[in-house]
Parts: sequence; C-alpha cells; structure tokens
Amino acid sequence: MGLFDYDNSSIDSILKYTAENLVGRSLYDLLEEYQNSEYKTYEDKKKGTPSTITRKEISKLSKGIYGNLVEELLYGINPNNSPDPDIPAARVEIKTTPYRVNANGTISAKERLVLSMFNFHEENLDDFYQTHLWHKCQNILLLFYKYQKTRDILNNITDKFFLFDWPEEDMPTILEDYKRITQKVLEGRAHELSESDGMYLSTCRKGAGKDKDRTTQPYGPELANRRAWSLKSSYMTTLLRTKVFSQEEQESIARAAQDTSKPFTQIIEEKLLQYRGQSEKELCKKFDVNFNAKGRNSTLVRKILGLSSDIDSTAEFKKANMNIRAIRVDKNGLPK
DNA sequence: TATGCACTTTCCATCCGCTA
DNA sequence: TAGCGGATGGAAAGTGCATA
Repeated sequence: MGLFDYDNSSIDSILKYTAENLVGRSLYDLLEEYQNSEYKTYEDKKKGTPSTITRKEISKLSKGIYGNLVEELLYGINPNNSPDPDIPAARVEIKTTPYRVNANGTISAKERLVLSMFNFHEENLDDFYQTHLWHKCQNILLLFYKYQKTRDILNNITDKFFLFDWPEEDMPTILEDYKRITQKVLEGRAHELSESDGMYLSTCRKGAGKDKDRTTQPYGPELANRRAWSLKSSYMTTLLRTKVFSQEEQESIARAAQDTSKPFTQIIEEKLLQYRGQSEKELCKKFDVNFNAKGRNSTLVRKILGLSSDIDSTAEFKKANMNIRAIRVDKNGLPK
C-alpha cells in the first residue's frame, strides 16, 4: 500500500494500512518515504493534487513529536488540537504510547494514556456517552512503541497496534469511575480530584504546576487544577499483557530480556557487527557523534548499543562487570 | 525480622504547536 | 499572544521480594 493509501471512512482499511505501513518501521523510514512523495496530506492524495505546501519542521525537543510525526507522515494529518477524532469520518483517534520491558522481562505501560481535556464547565457530567471524551475517543487506534530513554526518537519502531473500542467487560468499571469523578465536580470538589478516583478511567493533572494554571469549577468557589481524562497506567499494563501482546510474544520478550546464555561481550560484538564495512567516520555521522570529539569511540559504542550515557552504572554492565571504555571500534567500524 | 533494592503508581512540572 | 491540548520527564511514595 502506498503512502496515505487508505479509506478514511473505514476502520478496517485504517487497520490494514497501519499493519502494512507502520509496524516494524522507524520514523526515519516514514520520513524518507514522505519526503519522496508528491503528496503531503491525505486530502491532496485523494484529490490527486500534488501538494505545494512545504512541510513545517517539528522540533526534536517537542514532547509530542512522536505522535505528531506519525499522524503527519503516515496518515497525512496535520497536527491539531481539535476536539474531534483525528480521523473524523471513521471516528478514529490515533494515540501513540510507549511501553517498557522491565528487568524481569515483563511488559508495562510507560505511562497512563491521556485521552482528552476535562473541561469542568462544558463536559457532560451525567451521561458518559454524551461526553466530549466519548465523542473524541470512541475508537482509539493505539500505536505502541518500546520506550528507550536515550535513543533518538526517530529511531523508535512501532511494534504493535491495537484498536481500543472500550471492551464491554470493562465498561461497568469505567462507568463507575466516570460517576465517581463527575460526582466530585457536581459537589463542587473538582479541586479534590485525584488519579486514584478511578480504577480504569481517571483524570490526570495538566498544565503548569503550583498555582500557575488553575481553573474555575461550575459548582464550587475553589480554583482547581486543570485535568485530562486518562486511562490509568495499571489498566494500560493489563491491556498490554492480556490483549495487545500474546502470551507467546511476552515469553519471547522475557527470554530476550533475561538471556544469559551468551556472554555479554558476545551480545555486544554481534550488535557492532551489524555495521560491518562502515567506517568509523560514517558511523559517527549516522549516529550523530562528533568525529573530532574526544571520547568519540565510547559515545559511538553507547549509541550503537542504544544505551544511556551513565551506562557504566547500569545494572546490565554491573552484571557483566564491564566498562564501556574497554570496547573499541576500529577504523573499519569493526569491534576490536 | 530488618534491610535494601527493584518495580509500580501517583503526582507534579514543563515544553511545543495550534487556534482564537 | 494567551490559552488550550497533547505529550514527556522525573521525583516521591508505596509495595513486594530477596537476602543476610
């Protein structure tokens, strides 16, 4: 399937397109395809009119860069903060969210999933199915990527996707959570809301901290922190473990995380050998390392291994009793 | 049983881009 | 330009488990 080659009114088409065009690919791959395409938006592709707009660079420092880039590069949607779903015709909201692999090999959600802002004045406080939240997030296309602290985010690969359409068996709990939360607002206690109000559905704080970003509430005089609807990280973790990743996949991930069958040096050597034939200079360029800088070798090795700069203190290296400085890449990019 | 460590959860803070 | 929405990063506290 080519870029933007999906039917934006069909959930099945969107899922098929996602499976074929996103899973297993990095944002660098997507960016390359996007740059080579004459169409820059879904609308232009449908009209058959090559785009004339120049793509606006999104800062690498932007916190929402991953989600914004996926929407822009893969689905041809310009980043926005509309209260409507990202793909209105199919009522699909796209959310990217990280998961992490724990030291014991289990999978957890890195974070709660923030759904949409909770406007105390405008939100429907009686009927969940009449809320802005439901309007926007009825169908959520969850795109999961593995969280890696220091890795260049453009190298992240989306490895799983899941259409979250509010599982029937979870709805009684979610509706109870909704009641508990809205009851507080109806009683003028929006300022007392907490993430622990719900089992699955909750509200998390938004905006600046301290007293800098408080808002009024409809039934009480006290200013309350701005809040957003969210699915709790514990619920997201359960979702990952029961519905997103199969038992087999989890066992495989756990085995890989706990694989002690190979000496650590061998694992490292195998990683470095992927870059056989590339010079150190080429590798420095590829991994954005200053070729002329002191200590470039260790920086390069760290980047190749996708490990943090405080690597010498990480559990893996402690376990292996190794020091990164002992690893060298020669002028041909081979481990020595 | 006390202690330390790893993991999990909760909360706070901040940033960036878009819109009115 | 202020406010809003979407997102990430990190600190602190709670919990469970292994070990001495």
